[in-house]
Amino acid sequence: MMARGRLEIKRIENPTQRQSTFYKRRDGLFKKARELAVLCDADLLLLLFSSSGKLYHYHSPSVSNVQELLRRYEVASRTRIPTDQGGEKVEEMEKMCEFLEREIRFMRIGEEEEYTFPVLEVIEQNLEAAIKKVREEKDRKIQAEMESLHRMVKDRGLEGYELCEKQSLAPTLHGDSSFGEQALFGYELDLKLGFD
Amino acid sequence: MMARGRLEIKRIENPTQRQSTFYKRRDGLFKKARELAVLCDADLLLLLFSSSGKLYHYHSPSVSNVQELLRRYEVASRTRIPTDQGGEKVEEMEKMCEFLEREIRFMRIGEEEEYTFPVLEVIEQNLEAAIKKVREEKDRKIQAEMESLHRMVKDRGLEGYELCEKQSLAPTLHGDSSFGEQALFGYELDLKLGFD
DNA sequence: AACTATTTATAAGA
DNA sequence: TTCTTATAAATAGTT
Repeated sequence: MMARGRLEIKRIENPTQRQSTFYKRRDGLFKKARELAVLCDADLLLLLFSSSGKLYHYHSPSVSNVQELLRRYEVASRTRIPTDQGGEKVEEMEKMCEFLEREIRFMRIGEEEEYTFPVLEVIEQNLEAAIKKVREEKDRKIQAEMESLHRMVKDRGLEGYELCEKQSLAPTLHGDSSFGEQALFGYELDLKLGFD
Repeated sequence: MMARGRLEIKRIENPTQRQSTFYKRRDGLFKKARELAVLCDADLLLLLFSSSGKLYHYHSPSVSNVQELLRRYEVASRTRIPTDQGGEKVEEMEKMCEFLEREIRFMRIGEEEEYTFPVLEVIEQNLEAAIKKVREEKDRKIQAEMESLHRMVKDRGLEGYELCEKQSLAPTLHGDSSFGEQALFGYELDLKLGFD
């Protein structure tokens, strides 16, 4: 692709030469990218980090913001990667993720973007669903630890603890509600469980 | 950059020609991108959507996954764009966003990625903070509408409604709690407010 | 940063 | 699409 002698495509070891080549080819690449986007009405994003870590980037003018293009990428690449789940479930997930992304933008830019009341309500609902999922996962972890704890207790012949296990402890662990009468057990759980 | 006649850099209107040019230049761009990455030890990501919406992408082999590079991009681009906020607040926000991103991944892939108990707790806390923010925004909207409603009432000389306004209605609107004695007013509010 | 001898990319045609 | 080829562009080595 060059002149005055062909260049092998392998890392250039001489730093001066590497830097020089980087600038020239970077400019060439960005020019080509821009031309492709314009000529063929394509959307593109180009992120380039030099070996020293400096960022150079370009995205086609038709792309109003990078986030939008990244979302498209995520959706497109996800559909290419065979996602074990059934079609409907994936679609549902995708919708949820879109709302969560909006929510993130909301948090990041504060009140810069206006949301209408119904939209706020949907965001709230989705966040509540997300919290529910996180809490279920917490419960699952607690239950798993309870079971291993139970096995340990059983192995040592201390059957008396069995009663405690029958009550679902997990729900009282969320938020700021006090543990009440299970406080002692909760404390012991804290000590014994190896949440790594 | 061409042959057999110079080409103006503007959208090619002939679809056949545009498609042909797209293929040729796409291949050229990807080749250049690969060469730059190898020669100059650079990391890059190239996302390309054809006008028909098909995705083509490339990232340098040194990039183990795209997510990692996107995070680097977000950090780099955010630090370049002057974020009005003070340093500490931005850092706090960034941490929050990182957790929210993890949360999103959690929802997307289900239980594919394991979270430890403390991480789940932090995620939960951040989601709670997010919900709080959304609810505050809802309240703000409600208050604003209340005020304009109040002005309307005053203009028509119906001062009797003033008492209702003094109670903060907003908190009872969240979640699934019933409106209780304010149900009627809540209903009227619903009818009159133009949440667009 | 510039120059220029060459290699590469590619527009148009088959 | 795919190939061919005349020509425009990119750029390695050099100053």
